[in-house]
Amino acid sequence: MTDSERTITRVSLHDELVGRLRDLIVEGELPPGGKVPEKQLCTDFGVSRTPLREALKVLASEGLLELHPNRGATVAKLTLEDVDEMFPVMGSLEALAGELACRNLTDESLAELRALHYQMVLHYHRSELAPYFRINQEIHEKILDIAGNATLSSLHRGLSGRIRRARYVANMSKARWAQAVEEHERILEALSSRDGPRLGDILRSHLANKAEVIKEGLAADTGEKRRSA
Amino acid sequence: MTDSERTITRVSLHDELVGRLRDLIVEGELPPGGKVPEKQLCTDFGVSRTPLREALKVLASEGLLELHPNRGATVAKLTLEDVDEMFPVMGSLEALAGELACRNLTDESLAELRALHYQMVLHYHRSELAPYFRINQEIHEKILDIAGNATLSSLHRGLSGRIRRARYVANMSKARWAQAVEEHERILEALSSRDGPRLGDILRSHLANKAEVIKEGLAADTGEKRRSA
DNA sequence: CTTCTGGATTATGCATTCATTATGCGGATG
DNA sequence: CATCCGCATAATGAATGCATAATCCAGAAG
Repeated sequence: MTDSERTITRVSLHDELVGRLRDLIVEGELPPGGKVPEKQLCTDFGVSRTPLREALKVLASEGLLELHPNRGATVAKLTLEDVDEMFPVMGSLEALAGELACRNLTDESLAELRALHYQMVLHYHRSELAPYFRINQEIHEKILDIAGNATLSSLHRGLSGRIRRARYVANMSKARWAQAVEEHERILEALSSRDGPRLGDILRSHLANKAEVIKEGLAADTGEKRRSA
Repeated sequence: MTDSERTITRVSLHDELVGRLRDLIVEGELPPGGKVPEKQLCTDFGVSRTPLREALKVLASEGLLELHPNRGATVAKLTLEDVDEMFPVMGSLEALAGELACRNLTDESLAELRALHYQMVLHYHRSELAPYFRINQEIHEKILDIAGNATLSSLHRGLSGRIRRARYVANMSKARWAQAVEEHERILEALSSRDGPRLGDILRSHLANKAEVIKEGLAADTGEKRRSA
């Protein structure tokens, strides 16, 4: 009885908890700025406090939580300053990813990206925001994947995770949305022509525009009371 | 982010352990690829296993350790593939830092950088490798600092920490050293003229050359036995 | 003599327990 | 009546104990 099909607990309890808690934070189940109820989560997950606290430490090192000594952990809330800081970095990372992706872009991968792109455009024309976001995320992740740089993907994933929950509140305007789709058209063009530097530039400005959308959403969300589910 | 005045060792024990262990790993006290003796470290630091294991989880999430389920933790060793992955990312991050730094570069900061630079050149002419490395590191960190982007600094610090221990084994050749100093001359030029894009390009290629040095050092270190004491 | 197998030892992973600290409430005092 | 101090309670941080799994060594068999 080896570990072949025993994937219930992926690797370890604490590692599973990290993923579960990250989902809770990203999905907004744990409101930003709110305290993290250690005991409550223990009973919810049916685990002891030790693996949970280990998970909290990891999430804190990722920047999703803030640990206050002897005062528990709180969900790190995304400020406008954070977005201003993170998106230039995201832009640089994605620009690098774009350049790398263009180098080892196969026809198959390009076809997959094209399929994703037009599916996303379809969701745009149908004004289906959630599916649009999902495909959008998939496209960016796929570019990271094609880039084939695990370190790059890891850093990007970390930043993206911190931003993703803010993206849920981002009701972008029609104009912004159209602009984003247009930029994705150019992204696909650059990919098709394997123009790495150009793709990098497009991604960088694309991310900068995304930052504006997020910031507008955050500004609109200021003072808003969060409805928990 | 909110570590403005909270950076003092407030969160004792566990956070202290993270720092201590990080130093042990970076300084090579814990050999790359070697197992992490949990009990030994507990007695060394005079703490229990719980905070130490929490620290191990954090360091693992930072990429300095690898946790094997039920098989303990090992120090992540830097492979050539890792260096190939990390340095393009470092290059992008530093390039961004350079651009940002040029925007808000004061005359004072420039003067400080210039002082550091010439002090480093002095160490170069005296063939003092260790001080040269230290000042070198300081210059790059100062550019990050001037950039004023905490997220960027944090990511860079994480990657730099993983590489730093490999830099100790990097006996670069005279030619490489001269090239590095020459590149730093151009870095100072770009800073003086506040040419952000140019500084970014220089830093990117500078990092690429650094990668070659590290890789040469790693290749020379392959199969080397750790010197006892 | 070498190899395989089985047991023992040790380390790791999680739960329970203990101690310390922060916070809230109540009473006393100005 | 308001404010401040002290106590109690609850929560967090650390330690120890227990169970499980892996590794190492020894003995036996080929």
